[in-house]
Amino acid sequence: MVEGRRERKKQLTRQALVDAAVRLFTERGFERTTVADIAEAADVSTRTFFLHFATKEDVLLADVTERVSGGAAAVLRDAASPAEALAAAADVMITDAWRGDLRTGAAGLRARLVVDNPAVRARLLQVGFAAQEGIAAALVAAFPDQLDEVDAAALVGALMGAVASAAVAALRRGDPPDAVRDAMRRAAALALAPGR
Amino acid sequence: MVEGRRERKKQLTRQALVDAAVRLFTERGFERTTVADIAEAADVSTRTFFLHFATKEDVLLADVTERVSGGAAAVLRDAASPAEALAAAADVMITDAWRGDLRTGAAGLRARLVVDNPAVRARLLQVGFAAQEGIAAALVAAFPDQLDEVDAAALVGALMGAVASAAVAALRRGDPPDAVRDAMRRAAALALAPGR
DNA sequence: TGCATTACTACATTGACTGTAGCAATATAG
DNA sequence: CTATATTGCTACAGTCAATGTAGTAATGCA
Repeated sequence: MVEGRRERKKQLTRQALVDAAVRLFTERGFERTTVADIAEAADVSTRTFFLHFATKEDVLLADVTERVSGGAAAVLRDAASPAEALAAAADVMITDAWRGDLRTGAAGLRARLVVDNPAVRARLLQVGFAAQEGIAAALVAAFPDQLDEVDAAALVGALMGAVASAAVAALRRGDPPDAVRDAMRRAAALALAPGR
Repeated sequence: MVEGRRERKKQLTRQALVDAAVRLFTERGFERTTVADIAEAADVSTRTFFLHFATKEDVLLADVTERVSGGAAAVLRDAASPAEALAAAADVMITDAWRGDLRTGAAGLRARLVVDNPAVRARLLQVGFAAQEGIAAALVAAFPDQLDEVDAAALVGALMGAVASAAVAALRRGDPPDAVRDAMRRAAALALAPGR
């Protein structure tokens, strides 16, 4: 919190928007809540919403992006091999996936919406893919003599694809959070060193 | 072509929309072309566009979906093991990915847009994920005693994620079609039985 | 010939998102 | 402390994708 008053107020507005969105999405559902509703509930103009979030979906997903790509990139820096780097990155991502927003209840809401709202799922896939590209680039930078861009993309894509699909499948089945996390870990292991 | 006149005219309208879309997207770009423009060029009402395609992006992607999921599901029926089934499915998908629409030039346009238009890429990810879920379900149905839903999802997700990521990476690098297809095949092999 | 279906149309509406110009609080330099 | 630059926010107007509805006319079918 070394920032000035201006930045502090900005974060306050942002948080008010997230809180309002989580509350309204929970009460009425995602589709039946308009961005204007959220802005109104947060007592800011509709335009302000889009100064903080690029899309309606991002109010739920923005922090995920930051943590996932940030954490994964950090891990890549001190790994001995591509395989080790990816395993570590997977671990960080899976562990982080649930942290944060437990306070606001955003994590559960997000999980629910990703499973049964196409727009939210689509946006998550989109930001997930972007994160993949970043991780793949970092991987190439870290091991330039062992991987080219396409191989790195394939490796990261396999890992993320397996984890994401397993997570959605487990959630769709109604697994509790712990079981979902286990499923994600198993999927990561399977993608990195398949048993069959 | 056993269909009646009504169905034939319908397909004519659909094709006119696709042709107009491909032409306009090529001339002006995706964003600078409105659905109204496409409908106007195809000489139908704007509403008619959405009776044929759910979204603006789908005018480019609709047939991909049909062929990919249809072809893959067919392969799953007569395979001896999950691994074999997935390998065959990957082969069908990769081979099919380029067929069709060579006439209209839609394939090249699509590849270009998937790489550098976020909306098109997002929509392709979305329909790809839906196709994955269908394939995973078929896999579980075919080998119910060897896989549960989550394992199947992880396997299919790893395969599709690797192939998709490698394809985009190769396209982004500027690889010619043949090289892209090779990259996809290599990614599939790597996802199914990684060398490292 | 009558009836049902359906592809298409015109029209109205919603809602996400963008561009622009201005205001007022905050930061910064002299 | 004052002048100036920055910037978070607002109001307002506009674009455009997407949906709902009711009607028409061609087609399919009895």
